[in-house]
Amino acid sequence: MLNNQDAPDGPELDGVFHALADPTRRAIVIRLCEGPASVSLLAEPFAISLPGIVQHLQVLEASGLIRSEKIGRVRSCSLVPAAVRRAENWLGLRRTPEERRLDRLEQFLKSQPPH
Amino acid sequence: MLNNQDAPDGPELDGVFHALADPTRRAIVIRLCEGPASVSLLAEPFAISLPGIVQHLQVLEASGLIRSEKIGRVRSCSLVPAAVRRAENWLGLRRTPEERRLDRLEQFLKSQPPH
DNA sequence: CACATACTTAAGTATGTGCTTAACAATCAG
DNA sequence: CTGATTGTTAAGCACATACTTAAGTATGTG
Repeated sequence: MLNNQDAPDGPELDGVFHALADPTRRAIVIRLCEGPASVSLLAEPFAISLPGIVQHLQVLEASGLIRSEKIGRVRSCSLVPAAVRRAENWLGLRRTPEERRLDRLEQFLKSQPPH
Repeated sequence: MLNNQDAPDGPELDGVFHALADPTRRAIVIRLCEGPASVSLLAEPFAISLPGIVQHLQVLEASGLIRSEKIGRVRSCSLVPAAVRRAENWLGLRRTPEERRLDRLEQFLKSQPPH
């Protein structure tokens, strides 16, 4: 059972990589690794207007990299680790034949008892 | 000695992730995992004009994901594994505290003797 | 209620992206 | 040299992106 979410390549990656192509959005992702944060807290480090940040957050949320929930008047944003892992995994599959050979060599060396 | 190429985050990633945000370019990267290829060979699977493909290749090369060399009248393109690994590595660093805990648990379980 | 807080919506602008067609090299094969 | 192959350059077009400012909507606080 391999649903679209788990497919190694697919249109979802367009959005994920596009979202990551912007330094402001990458900085937001880095910040969210430490835990959830509100919109204004996320905006604080940047010299960009609040609507500007909100637009970045929309791009991130549309890509699936983050999700958000509004409680009262504050919107709490958090990272979606699965989306990050999917993109990482796609890159992990991109190995040349030489790299695959090196990977196997490394495996072999690690399997040998030390000394 | 940590030069800009090895920096975990940095402007180079803009280009890399932007390059990967397009499905045609990702397909080209996948193809180049198998080994170098000429421009027209790379263009062959797509319903896009040759100049269109060349533009994609320029984006990929500007990002550092591929490099190319012209020999006679054919340009040979090949993947630059280090660039792929850098992007993969950036994503690898994006872990929430819970993920880090799970990683440590996994490490612990693997260190236990079987049975 | 009055006012501040925390966003949200709308509209505009400058620049970038993904493609096209048409015309131009450069190299190689007969 | 002739002509086919392989790629390059230039110009243009439709649409997307990354912002902006100005005005609006909820939701808490004294």
